Amino acid sequence: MNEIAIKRDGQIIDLQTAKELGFEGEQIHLDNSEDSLEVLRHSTAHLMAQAIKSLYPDTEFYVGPVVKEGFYYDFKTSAEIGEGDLKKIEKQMLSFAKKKYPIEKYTITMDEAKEKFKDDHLKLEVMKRIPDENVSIYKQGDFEDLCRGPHLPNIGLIRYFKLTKIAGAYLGGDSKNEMLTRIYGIAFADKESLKAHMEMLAEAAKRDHRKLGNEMKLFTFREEVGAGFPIWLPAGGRLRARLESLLFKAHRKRGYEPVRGPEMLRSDLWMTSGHYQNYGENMYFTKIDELEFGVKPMNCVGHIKVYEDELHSYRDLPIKYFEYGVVHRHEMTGALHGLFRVREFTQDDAHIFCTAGQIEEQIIEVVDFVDKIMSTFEFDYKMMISTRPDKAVGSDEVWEVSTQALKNAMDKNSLAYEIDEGGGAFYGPKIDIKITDAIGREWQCGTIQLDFNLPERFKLEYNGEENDKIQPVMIHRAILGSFERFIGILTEHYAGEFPMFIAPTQVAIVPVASSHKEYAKVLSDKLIDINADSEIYAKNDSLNKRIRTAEKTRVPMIVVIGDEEIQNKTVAVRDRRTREQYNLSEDDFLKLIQTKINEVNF
RNA sequence: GCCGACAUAGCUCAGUUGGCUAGAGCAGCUGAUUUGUAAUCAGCAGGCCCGGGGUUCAAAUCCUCGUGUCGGCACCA
Repeated sequence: MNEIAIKRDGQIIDLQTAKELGFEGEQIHLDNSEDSLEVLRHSTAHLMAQAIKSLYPDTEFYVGPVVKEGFYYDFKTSAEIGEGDLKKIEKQMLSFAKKKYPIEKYTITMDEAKEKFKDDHLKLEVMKRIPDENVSIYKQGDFEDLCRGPHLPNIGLIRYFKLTKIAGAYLGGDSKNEMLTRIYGIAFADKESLKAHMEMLAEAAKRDHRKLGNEMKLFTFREEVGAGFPIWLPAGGRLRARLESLLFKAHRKRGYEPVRGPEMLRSDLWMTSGHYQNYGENMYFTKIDELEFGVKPMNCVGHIKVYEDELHSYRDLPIKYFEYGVVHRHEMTGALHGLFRVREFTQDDAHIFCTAGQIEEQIIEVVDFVDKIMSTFEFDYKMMISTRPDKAVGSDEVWEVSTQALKNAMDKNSLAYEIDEGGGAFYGPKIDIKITDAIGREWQCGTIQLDFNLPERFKLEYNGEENDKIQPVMIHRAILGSFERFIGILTEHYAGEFPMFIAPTQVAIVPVASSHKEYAKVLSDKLIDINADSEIYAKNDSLNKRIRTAEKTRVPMIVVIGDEEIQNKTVAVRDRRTREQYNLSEDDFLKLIQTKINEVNF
């Protein structure tokens, strides 16, 4: 095994640096451990830079870090580089790697470095951000790069890598700056791991909800309709309706009342709420007889108007309103992505109006609700508390108090969370729920937001025990986040093979011959009675063909019926995954379906 | 919004350096076949080649402006 670096006090130190400083420590070998890949991928980024520099000599380089999905390097060159050039760069990298240049390190002063890279305005930009007096230079062959390391001892160790994508990226991640070219890549210690990684990417592509949504006829988009406006097709409509009705029951059980606010409200209301000032650029406005209206980007103002419809006593709190609220937001064109980012979507939105003393229990109740739903779908998840953003309403004290209240609720119940500084909504801090899907990807869906600001801005109140007027606290929350995004995630999570309780169609009925169609219809009606959707495959095709067609729709259960079944009042069940078949009496079959549908309750 | 790529039948894709009537598979329709667990056979029909403008004797192909999509960046359920 090749030693490539050492670990000392939790820091990875490359051999060049260890030798220079006389350090010793635990050896890191070239394998697929986190530490080893960190070094390997960093050096692969440098090798890529070396190859790019040799192919495009006027290239200037910014930074080339290791990231979760591999590594990248940002650079700028006069040549136009496209996807087709990645192969060429890979080839050049391999030819350099074959030369087995050692990677050498030396240290120079910042002034010397500035002189050395005086023609590279991007490297100068990098140096502006380094406070140190001395900087290190890594050299391989005749390529030199300013870098803090750590690196492999020799580029010959780099063999199993792949450049995956090319894209634009703003210098320093700031959209006010110029745009650079970024190439992403991945590297592993052995061939098999690289292959496995590429297969994982292919698997993810197979699960893409845009592809499956099209194949399974769940939803579509049309150029003439407009970007970001999804069209729900019948199969998607059925899936969505199942989700909606399960969730409706779950809300009622927990004391939520269904309400509905208007799709657009007068602009002066949005000024009162602060949306006009803080969220206006994401809103759509229109005029009705000279009065300006804003199409709602959120449902809170509507629910506030519901709250204001009557006087409330402390005895009534908490009051919980929920709505499958359709919202419109002006997302930037480049942000649109299938069902994950759209311009019109439906939130499973609710607002809880409660006393300050009820905050904690209400938050815990919502967290439990979230847990119930996420575990039903077999999602792991984690929670993240987001604090005050730059653009915000309300005083620092209010923000401090509400942020602390969220933390307290979590801490007291020993719930783990991470902090996202500045990630809150403009009216309050929030707990975001990040779920991890079947192949390990993270998604942001649900959110719990604590709000002292809107109750203040709308002068909301309830009568306290002393008949005094007290301002309630508002909790905004969504569990799925939006039906659009959540269904997109579910589609990828299950690779289109939805479990019975949520599938667009529960059963495919395949009559052997046309004489069995009548019984198929009888069975289908019985299924509707137990709230199961079925589809009869009675087209003029061979039995094999119809079974194949049914299989391809990913329906969870296929039943075949012929003379035998009709005579015995049974069905021949076919499990689409295992291709196994077994017979059930009609009654048992219906009970089975009913159980599978009803076993899920949020 | 920014950088780059792309847009041909309902879907997946061919279409040569600009040149004859733009092709295939699947899906659809018609007919034959009536099938016992992953593609029966034959025939038919499907296209303003994303939209506008231009170059050219000639444009699906080249240029240009839109629209939409994809990969990222930035922004967010």
